[in-house]
Amino acid sequence: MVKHTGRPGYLQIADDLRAQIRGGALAPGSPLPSTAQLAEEYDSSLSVVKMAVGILRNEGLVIGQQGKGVFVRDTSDIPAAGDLAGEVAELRTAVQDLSARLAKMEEQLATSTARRPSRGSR
Amino acid sequence: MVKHTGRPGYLQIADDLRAQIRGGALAPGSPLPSTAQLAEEYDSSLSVVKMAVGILRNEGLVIGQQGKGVFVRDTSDIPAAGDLAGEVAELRTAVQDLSARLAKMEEQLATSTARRPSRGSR
DNA sequence: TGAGCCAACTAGGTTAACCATGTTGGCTAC
DNA sequence: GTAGCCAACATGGTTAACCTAGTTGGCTCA
Repeated sequence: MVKHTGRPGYLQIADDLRAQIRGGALAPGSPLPSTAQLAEEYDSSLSVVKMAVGILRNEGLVIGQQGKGVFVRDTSDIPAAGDLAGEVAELRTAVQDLSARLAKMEEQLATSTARRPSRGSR
Repeated sequence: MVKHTGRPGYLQIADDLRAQIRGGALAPGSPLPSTAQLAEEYDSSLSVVKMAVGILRNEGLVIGQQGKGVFVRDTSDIPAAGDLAGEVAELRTAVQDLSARLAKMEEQLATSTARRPSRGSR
């Protein structure tokens, strides 16, 4: 399936999956085929598929959930390409959320470690 | 060199190189150490270094020239949008990483402080 | 001296294998 | 029937090895 063009296989697979996502063939929330299935489908190796999925993951198009699968991110969550303002806004809310959760955890940790000191292993 | 944080090594190396570039330690146009040197420097494997460099290449921060080396892209070559996009991408991966780690810790705290029903949910 | 060859080094792509970790569903024992 | 165990399967990270292809510098030979 892959090849002819000289473009690396992992980029071709990433392109194809990206097109399927943007085209709606892979609906938001739906899972991608497993890496093993994709490897067979594209007649490639697991490593190449993992690299391709890693690209999409890095782009924020999909979200990998260990043990479950890789799922197409909700389109409403996907900032339009080039919409940097949207991405920044999204990141800002994400950071605020993280800050709140972290503060909450720190408080819990402070009270729990007072009673039950934890080990220092890293 | 790498490790301690739970953050994958290839991301740590990418972060470090990115910081060196943004900080000016690696001047525009100057070459990065070879992958073999980086692997030794970070006490990691060639594959991990190649993945890290691939990330920076994907972000447009560096340009790999086969047979010659990997060079820091001239900042003037990077359009403002591209620069911002790179930073946004960087922030997004950082936020996703933080979110995942925080969620993991929250779950651990929930099970350790409350009861531990553990295995029931599916 | 100059042309050509060649070894060494570089990035990049691919494959295979291994391990860690998480989820799921089925099986078993109580 | 339910709780617990466990195998199967999932993603994710790492390593090693092999290959292709481009660059460079030194060496040899005419």
